[in-house]
Amino acid sequence: MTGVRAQQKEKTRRALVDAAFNQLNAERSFSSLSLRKVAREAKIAPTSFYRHFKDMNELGLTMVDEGGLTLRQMMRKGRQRAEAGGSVIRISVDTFMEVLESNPNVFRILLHERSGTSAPFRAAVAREIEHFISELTHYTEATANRTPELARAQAEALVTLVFNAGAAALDMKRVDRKVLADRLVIQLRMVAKGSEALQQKLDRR
Amino acid sequence: MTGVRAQQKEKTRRALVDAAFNQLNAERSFSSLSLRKVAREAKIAPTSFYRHFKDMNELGLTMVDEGGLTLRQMMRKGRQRAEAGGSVIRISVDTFMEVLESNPNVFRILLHERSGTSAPFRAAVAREIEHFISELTHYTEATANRTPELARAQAEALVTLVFNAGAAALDMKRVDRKVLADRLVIQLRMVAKGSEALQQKLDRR
DNA sequence: ACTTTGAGCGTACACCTGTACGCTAATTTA
DNA sequence: TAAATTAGCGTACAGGTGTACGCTCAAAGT
Repeated sequence: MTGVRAQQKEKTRRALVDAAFNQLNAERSFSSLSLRKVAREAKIAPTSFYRHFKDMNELGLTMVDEGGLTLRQMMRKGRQRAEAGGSVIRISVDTFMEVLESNPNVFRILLHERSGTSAPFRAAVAREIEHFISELTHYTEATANRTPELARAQAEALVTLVFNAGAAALDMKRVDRKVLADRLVIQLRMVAKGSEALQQKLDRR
Repeated sequence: MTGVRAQQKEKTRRALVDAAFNQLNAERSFSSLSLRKVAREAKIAPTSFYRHFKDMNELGLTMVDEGGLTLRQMMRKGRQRAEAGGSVIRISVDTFMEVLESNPNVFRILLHERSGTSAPFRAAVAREIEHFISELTHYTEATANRTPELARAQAEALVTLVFNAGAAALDMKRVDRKVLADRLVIQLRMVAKGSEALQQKLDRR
């Protein structure tokens, strides 16, 4: 009972989402796409678009959701690798850069719409990134027993630095990306070390 | 020999730039402006626009330049205040937030186009922010004798955190902005402390 | 077998965009 | 004073946009 019809519909819907992702690059953000262009790339008539999405916004939010999925998969991958031992920071950065490289357009929409002009988009991206932050906050509270407040500030700083580096890395050559990654590792260590120092200062009194 | 004519022309040019700035807000970025909308707001015919700018891009780059000016004024203000003594980090953050609050649209274009779709825009914004970073790098090298490499990484981290917080602060109420500023101060201290720790580790061997 | 549903299409429309072209009228230059 | 320059305007056009409307025809439901 798959439904030949439902199956075909899903296929077209995917074609639309893929078409939209494929049109993203350094010079073309989501907001520069048009319903007609997306429909053209997906090889359907412009008006057929409405059979799948209410408007372009709905398509965009779907894409952000898929971005969230990628993010969560990335977290899982990082966690697994970290279990094997080694520098958590290094492993995390390497994993991030790998996933970024193989899903550039997913990150393009996340990184761009994070500070975009549509409030719903910003909210959606913020929601996805919040997973990251809260997971990291918990991890830090547990393994390095920080004040909740300090753990949160630390986690936010780490995530800010990582995503900012990600945005910069998106349109770099591999060599430059490596330099960037190394510098990012140093910056993350700064935050970790500094947070530790602040915590100790709190504990001492 | 002011030139009645040149004077009037400059006035109209300003009207165009101001019109563009005034149309920016949380929901409207520079790229969502059109030549016609700007001309309308400035009360000139669309085609007269070309008497002042080759196209919208040229207008935009002018706006970014003005943003750079604001940034440099801010630096001067911060330096002056810091001379009077007190926490450099706190003073810097407060100054930043003040200037942000009184020039929201200047920051809007800087913060948005920093990760926008136009390469020339990104380059222009990067150039302006680079002033910031290099000034900070020098300052840190001098007052806290860091490795040039470490000083640079530290300065970049600080600037990243500040501008990221700025973007978030833009559309917040005053109360929330205060919370954000306090957290930012903590994060900056983390970086400063952590950088110091890393430097000491280097010196010890 | 007969009816209902719905994905996809084609046509059509109103609206907005950038910009080419030629004119006017006031300032500047000679 | 006469000639040249030019900021600003109005008209006009081609091209892109979202979307309303009604049709088809194959699949699903009865």
